[in-house]
Amino acid sequence: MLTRKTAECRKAEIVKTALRLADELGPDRLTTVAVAKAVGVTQPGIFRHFPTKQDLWLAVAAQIAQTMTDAWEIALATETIPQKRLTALITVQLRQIEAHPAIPAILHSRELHIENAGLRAKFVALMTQFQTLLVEILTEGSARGLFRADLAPKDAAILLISLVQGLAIRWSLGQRVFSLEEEGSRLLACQLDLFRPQPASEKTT
Amino acid sequence: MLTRKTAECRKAEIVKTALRLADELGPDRLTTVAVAKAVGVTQPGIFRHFPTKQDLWLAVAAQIAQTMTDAWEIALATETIPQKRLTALITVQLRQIEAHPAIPAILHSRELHIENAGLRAKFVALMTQFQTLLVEILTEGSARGLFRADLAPKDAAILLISLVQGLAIRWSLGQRVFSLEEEGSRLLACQLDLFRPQPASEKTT
DNA sequence: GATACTAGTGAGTTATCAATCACTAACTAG
DNA sequence: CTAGTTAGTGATTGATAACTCACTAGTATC
Repeated sequence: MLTRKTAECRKAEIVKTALRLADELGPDRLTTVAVAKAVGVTQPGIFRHFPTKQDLWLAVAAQIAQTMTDAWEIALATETIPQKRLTALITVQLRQIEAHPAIPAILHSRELHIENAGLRAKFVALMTQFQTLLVEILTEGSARGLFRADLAPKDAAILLISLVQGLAIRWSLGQRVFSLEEEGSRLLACQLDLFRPQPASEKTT
Repeated sequence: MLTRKTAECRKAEIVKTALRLADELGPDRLTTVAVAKAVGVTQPGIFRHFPTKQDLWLAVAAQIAQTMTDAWEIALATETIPQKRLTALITVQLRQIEAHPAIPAILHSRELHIENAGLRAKFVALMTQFQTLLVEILTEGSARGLFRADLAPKDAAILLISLVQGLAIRWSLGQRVFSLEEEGSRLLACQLDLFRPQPASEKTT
């Protein structure tokens, strides 16, 4: 019973399945056999659409990047107040990780670190882009006096990104017993609270 | 030319080498062949000392746990002021990661997540232990009025741990171009500064 | 309804993995 | 000096990895 699909459709299906299986099997143990079986195609069928496994990984990264940047754009278009923009962006990331839990593991995979320089480059670019967005918002917030004057936007951005990544580790190590988005929102509120300007009665030298 | 060593000595050598190679090759691509070659023994020689590869991993985890808890103890014995104790503990972690960069990757490995429940348990226990230490110090500091009253020690501890883990990702993704300890200390100072009580001129409702 | 195109297959290759086993040779206690 | 113990080896095994290639069968067009 042969169900033949267009290359484009099948490609997307393979990428989606690979991303799912990367979580279930671990990025470095993801095999073409596993992907093929899950998709419902023979193993060589994968290689019709992706010349090598590395190319499949690049396609996975491209898909992640697309989904994320789209979600960022929507978040930024929706919110205008700096604090809310930050919250919206971080929430997007938490949801992305919850939907595709393989992402943090991919960041630590050998595939990315040793075998596939292109994959690493894509994720570095993505993270840099995200950090830039945060810094911009924080800078604007600082200018408006919404954050403590002594808070360097760049450092604050790193603290926020770390919050997401640190939480993701706790989440996966603890076998995902809590809601990433809920716990993340709570901690984010906590951190943003620390960013708020002090009541300012006296200026410190 | 046969260099025969005592089992104890060889075991330690294998564990040490495995931890180093786990970084170079990635935890999930660490092979017994690679370990054996690096140690200078034949591949089956590994299995004389560790019945399975999983047992080797457990020994690696035990070694990490031992090194860490020892370093924590020294740090706590050295410092008495809460802020300094926190700094000392975090610095220990940064140094550990710098010395054994495989650690963050192991936390995301399939070996830990799927194949070796014992390994996971060991790391969960280790992280819990560290978190408890931080919470204790933060609680004491709060009681002494060294930290903002509205700062929950448990949340603060998570923020600090996240700082380390988030930084570790940036460090390895960026191919380790900056000093983890330096950058970490800077950010930690930044975060601890946010923890400081506000000048307190007026109480917020 | 013949032709060109291409998604997908089946059988295979080469390489590498963890683990086993019969065996050897270095150390150690009597 | 001898006998028991044990660290380490060489050869091998069964599983599984990515990838190739000659081929088949759907699909769309003229």
